[in-house]
Amino acid sequence: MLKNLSDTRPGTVEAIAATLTEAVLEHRVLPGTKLSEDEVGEIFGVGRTVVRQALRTLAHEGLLTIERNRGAFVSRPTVKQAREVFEARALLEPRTARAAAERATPGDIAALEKHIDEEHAALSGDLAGRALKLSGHFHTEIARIANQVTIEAFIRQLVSRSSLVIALYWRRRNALCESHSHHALVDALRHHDGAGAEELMKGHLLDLLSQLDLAPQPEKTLSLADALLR
Amino acid sequence: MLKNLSDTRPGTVEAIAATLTEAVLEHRVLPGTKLSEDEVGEIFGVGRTVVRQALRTLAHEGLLTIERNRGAFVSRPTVKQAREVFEARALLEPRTARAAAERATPGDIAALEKHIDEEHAALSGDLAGRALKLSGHFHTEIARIANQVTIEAFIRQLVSRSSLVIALYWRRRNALCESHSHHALVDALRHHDGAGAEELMKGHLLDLLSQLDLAPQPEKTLSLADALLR
DNA sequence: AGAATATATATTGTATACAATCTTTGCCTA
DNA sequence: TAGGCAAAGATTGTATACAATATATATTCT
Repeated sequence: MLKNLSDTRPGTVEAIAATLTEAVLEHRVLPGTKLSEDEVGEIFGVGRTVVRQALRTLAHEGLLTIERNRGAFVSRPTVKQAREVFEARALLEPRTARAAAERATPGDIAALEKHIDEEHAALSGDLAGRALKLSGHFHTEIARIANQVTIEAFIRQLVSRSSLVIALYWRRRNALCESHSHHALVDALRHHDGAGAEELMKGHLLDLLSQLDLAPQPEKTLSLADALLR
Repeated sequence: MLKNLSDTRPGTVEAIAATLTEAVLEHRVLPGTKLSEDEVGEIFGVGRTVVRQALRTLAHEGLLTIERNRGAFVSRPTVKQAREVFEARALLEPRTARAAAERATPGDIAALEKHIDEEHAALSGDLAGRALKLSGHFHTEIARIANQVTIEAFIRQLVSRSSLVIALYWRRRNALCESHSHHALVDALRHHDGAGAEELMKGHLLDLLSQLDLAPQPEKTLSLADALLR
């Protein structure tokens, strides 16, 4: 169904798309940033043809928005889109966590714990962006454990978009403290507690959502004048 | 988030992708078929550059599989992928139907009934492929009514892949008789019966699944010798 | 004859040239 | 000086030429 992704040699569309994705997920490139074809092509040492394909790939994931004759920009999800992302996650992830709990092997648990450790290390090293990316990877990893490739792809997309949402709507200045929820989830998986995992995931997603500032519509057309005179 | 899809002028990537998608959804092009770039380009009167982008779009939706240096083929979902499609739909669609029931306006109901009529007309006219496409459209329409653009995109993808699954694993020769389920669903929506709609959708999806022949793994590596000596 | 190899053909992968479109800048006019 | 207009510049859209790879055909050797 999906394309053969085994080809990750440098210079390929897939490799460039992956590198760009990582940069967006780690907030090294922020929403609204323009990705010019020439610029990206020069960086990776390839022509515009292959850059174009990579940009379209990211656009399809929702990370970029391509405007005809204007170029590709890192997406700026609206409040509605932000809500939808978490509503979709609420439908997919709790049940997937349950399935994962029923199938998790000791190797799976070890992998998850390694993820948490790396996340913690990144936070200690003040690499909030990297920590955020790893924290997202934790969620797709659960789908992988549940042996659901299709759902995993959807969750990957939603997690990616969540990263954009966090970049735009994160409330506090301090980093997300997700390690506690993630630890509890790993425990539930370890004990094959499907119902518990489902509930924990549900709560975890609500928790995340509650830390976003999605309440008042941030006036899409907030002109400079309005901002100054208010 | 998504790209500006308003540009559907003929000759654009979007228009070509849409036409190809329709052909696959209506089973006019069957799984396994190769879509050569030159061939498609000649048909639409465009160069390979734009065809290539369209093919990659379809590949991302799961409708095509692109093999490096070999070309694009209409995907042939495995039994596992087929199951996953319906498992994902089971997570997304029932709850979405509930939300749709709570929001449905008289206009929405009318639109759904129009869909059902067209589907019935297509069946009468022996256009099973067209009926199948319309029947899929019914499902995405419900997501639209639920006012969930993100989930709608996922469901659209899953419905598309379902069409491939049906092409490969459909059991009977007679057409799918979905109009009854769809009619019942519309009734639930009309009366804002969220719980009912959720249950009906759940049952409808199970019904569909039960009409597929996914039981024995079709031995991916079934050699000719094995087949003859068994 | 049959298998392995070599050649030829066809198809995809990539860069680039040219066209179309948008953006910016400078100029002119009221 | 503000507004509009026009030209210049920059960026994306598309086709095409050439390179790389895969497939099909022909050939040779045992």
